[in-house]
Amino acid sequence: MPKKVPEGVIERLPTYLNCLIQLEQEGVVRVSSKRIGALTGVNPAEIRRDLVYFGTFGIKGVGYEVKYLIGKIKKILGSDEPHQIALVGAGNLGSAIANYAALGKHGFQITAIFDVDPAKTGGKLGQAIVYHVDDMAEVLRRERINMAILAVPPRAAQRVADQLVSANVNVILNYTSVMIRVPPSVRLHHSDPVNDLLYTLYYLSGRHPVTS
Amino acid sequence: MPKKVPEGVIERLPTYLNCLIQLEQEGVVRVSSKRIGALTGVNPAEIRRDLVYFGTFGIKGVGYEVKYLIGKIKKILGSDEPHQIALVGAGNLGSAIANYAALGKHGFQITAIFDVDPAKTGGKLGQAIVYHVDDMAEVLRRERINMAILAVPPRAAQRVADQLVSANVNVILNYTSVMIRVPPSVRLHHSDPVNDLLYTLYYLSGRHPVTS
DNA sequence: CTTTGTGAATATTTTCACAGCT
DNA sequence: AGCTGTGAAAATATTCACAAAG
Repeated sequence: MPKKVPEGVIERLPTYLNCLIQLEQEGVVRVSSKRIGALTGVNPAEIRRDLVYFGTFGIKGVGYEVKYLIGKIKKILGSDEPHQIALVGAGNLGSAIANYAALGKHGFQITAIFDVDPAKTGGKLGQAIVYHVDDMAEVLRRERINMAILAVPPRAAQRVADQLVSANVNVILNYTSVMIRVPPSVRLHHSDPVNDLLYTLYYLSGRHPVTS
Repeated sequence: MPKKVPEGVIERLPTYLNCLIQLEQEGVVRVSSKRIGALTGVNPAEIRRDLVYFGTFGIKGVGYEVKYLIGKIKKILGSDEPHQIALVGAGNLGSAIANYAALGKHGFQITAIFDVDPAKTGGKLGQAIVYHVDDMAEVLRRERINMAILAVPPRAAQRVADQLVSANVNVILNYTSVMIRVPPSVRLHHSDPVNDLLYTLYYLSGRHPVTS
């Protein structure tokens, strides 16, 4: 049996993948953990240890074949095969996501888009048809989609999430500003620029523990 | 001598803050670590330990005053006072960010927006004037802005980042799909839906161990 | 020489479990 | 009763340091 893989490892794999893809585009054929470390800010020993959870992909004294390692990491993550995603919300944020080329490069295809505004439905946005939200359950089932990106106004977030869950969606990326509740069986990721800003803010000025 | 605050703690504080603000809006006055834990998925003991790095904010046997704790966390993070931010890129993503109300609620104000497209410059987007990128250095200096959100096409990302750095911006939120390089003195946060998707993907299919 | 893969050591983080306060 | 704050334990994560391989 393989040892248990720490969650931190899985969090870092997409970073390595990104880095490797960029190196590949620059024509780099082989790379050392030292170089990946310099580019990603991760300790080289940690990179090697992370990779070894899944197999021995390197050559001692030489390094890693970039293309080969990309393939391996994609396989580990599951992005070696295509995945269909629904996008809910065709506003500015939704439009940005629908036209986001990097998704396609990793095998993610936005197959259906949903919005409440009748003016937006019927047409296409990026590659996908924009449906009315009322048809969501039916379309999701028909297209066998189980991943969704939520880009609706805050007030609608929880309601839409509930609808997604009851349509058997089990991965939700929440791009709204509000926290939503889903059953434990559903993987939920909340992404918010505010959180990122607040986090970095702390490290800006040497503010230290408060007393009063 | 203040104990060193783990980075994970700082990462979780915005989550608590979000949760508390939502509770406040629902009219909740007092809350226990248990309840925050249920809402955020964080172990209650960990929440208490996190908070105690900065002071004792709770009442034994009772819990935490929601408003009071919100104030304390804001102070810890530095979001008790306003911060000015520049936004580079006035496309769909930029527009979504410019109109993102949650930023304002946390004291972040987008003060200047930049774009290359002359058709977009001159007017306003949200509250802020849209300038041409050529005027970036001058405007940033004049407005004393040192934080920026990058929402430009991938090809322009590194170039714009370099310009931001030389204009003394020391916090950059990278919302492009490419990794950019900045000097170590600059805090850089890369946010990418693809990474979030890849990460969750791993835990989806039965071929991988599941963390509960 | 260079660089991987890894046992061992170190450091950090999370969780338990309970004293003490309300 | 219910809950915080915390010492101690347990669990994880990171780094060192070096044998083995090209």
